Amino acid sequence: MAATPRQQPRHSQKRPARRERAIYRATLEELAVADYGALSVESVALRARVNKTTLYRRWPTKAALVHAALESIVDAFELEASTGSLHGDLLTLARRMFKITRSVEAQSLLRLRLLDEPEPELARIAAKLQARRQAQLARLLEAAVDRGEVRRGTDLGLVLDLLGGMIHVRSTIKKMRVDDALLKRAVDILVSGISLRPARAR
Amino acid sequence: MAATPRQQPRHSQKRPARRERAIYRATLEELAVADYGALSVESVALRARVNKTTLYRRWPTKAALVHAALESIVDAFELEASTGSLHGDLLTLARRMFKITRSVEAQSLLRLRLLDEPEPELARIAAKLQARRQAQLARLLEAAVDRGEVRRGTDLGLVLDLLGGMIHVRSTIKKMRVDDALLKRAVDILVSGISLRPARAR
DNA sequence: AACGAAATGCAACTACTTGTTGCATTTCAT
DNA sequence: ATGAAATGCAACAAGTAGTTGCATTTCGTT
Repeated sequence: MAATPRQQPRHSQKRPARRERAIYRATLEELAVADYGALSVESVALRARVNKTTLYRRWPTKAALVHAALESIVDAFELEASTGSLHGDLLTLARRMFKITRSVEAQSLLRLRLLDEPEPELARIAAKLQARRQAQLARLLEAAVDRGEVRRGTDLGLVLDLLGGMIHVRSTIKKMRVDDALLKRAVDILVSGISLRPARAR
Repeated sequence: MAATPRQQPRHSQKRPARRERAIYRATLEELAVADYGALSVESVALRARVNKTTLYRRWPTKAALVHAALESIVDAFELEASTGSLHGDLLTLARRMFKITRSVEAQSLLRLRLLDEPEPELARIAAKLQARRQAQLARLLEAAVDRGEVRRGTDLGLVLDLLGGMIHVRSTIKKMRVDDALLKRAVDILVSGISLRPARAR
C-alpha cells in the first residue's frame, strides 16, 4: 500500500530516476488497454523491460504499484488565451477536453474510477486527480462568464459535464470518430442554450 | 465461445430454465461490481449458489459464459406516451436514460464495452445491444421532432449523447447524485439550444 | 410410483499463474 | 577504484483456475 518505493533512492531525489518513470508509464499504458483486474505485475515488468523481482521489491503489491503510478501523474497544462467570445472559449475548452480524453492518463484514470470495488483507495485518488483537472478546464470558461455573456444562474458544472460527457461517450465508449465539426455543433447547441442573447440559428 | 449451453436442454426449450436465468443474472451482477478481468467463474458459481463444475460443463470458458449472459439480456421496454412538448418529451427521455444507466445490465454492458482488449467479440455484442437501446430511446424524441419544434438540421444523435453522456458521467463515473432538478436543468439548456423558437429564460 | 437419462454436487487432482528468496552481477556516488 | 544499493536470474512456494471420476439428485416418461 506504499505510495513510494520502500527505500529512499540514493540517487538525486530531485527528479525520479528515469527507470522509475518508465515503470510508471508502463503501468499506465497497461492500464489503458486492460482492466485493473486483468493487469498483472509481470505484464508491466515486460513492458518496462525490467525484471519482475524489481517491481515486487519496490512495490509490495499491484495496488501499491498502481498507486505510485497514479501519484506520478502531473496534470498541469497551459491554459489557452481567451478568444474573446463565449462560443470561441467553449470550443477551445471542447478541443482541450477531447485531447485529454484520448490520453493514456485519462484512459487509465477512467478504469480506476470504475474500479471502486477491490481498491476504493485507488478510485478515490483517481477521482481527485480528475476533479483537479476539471477545475483547471473550468477556468477556460471564466473569461466568457466574466464578460457577462452567460445567462444568470447557469449551472456551469452541468455545461461542462454535458460537453465532456458527450466527448467521453463518443470517443471512449462508442469509439466513434470525434472531429472538430462535431465539437462545433455541440458548442453551438450549448451556447444557444446558455447565452444571454436569444438563440439564433447559425 | 459457444453462446448457448453445449447440449440442448431437454426441458421445454420455450423459456430458459430458471436456473439458467439465475446464472446469467449472477454473471451480470458480478460484472456490475468487478472488472471482466477480475471476474472469476467461481465467484459467479458462488453467487448463483451452484457448483463451479456445473458452470464449466455448460460454458467452456469465462468468455462463453459472459457471452451467453449478454445474449440473455432483453432490452425491450415500453415507450411512454408523448407529453406534447419538446421539453416534456426530452425530460421523459432523460429520466428513462437515468433509470437505465443505474441498472445492472447497463453497468455490465459498460464494463464490456470498455473491455475490447482480450475479448473484442464481447465488446462488439455489448455495443450492438447498447445501440439498439439507444435507438429505442431516440424514438421518444420523434414526436417532438415531427411536431416541427426542433430547428432544422439539428443533430439529434448529438443531443442524445450530450444528455446521455452527462448522465453517465455524473451517475456512473463521478458517482454524484442525479436528481430530477438536474435533469430539468440539462433539458432546459438543450431545449433552448435546439428549439425553433428563440430561447427564453425559464 | 418407478425407471432411466441427464444434470448436478463433491472431492481430488493437474496445470498454470502469482509472488518469494538466495545469490551472482551490474550500477553508481564517492 | 571501491563498496553499498539495485537489479537480473533461476529456482522455489503458494494460490487460483480448470478437469475428471463417481455418487447423488432431478425430472420427463411410462
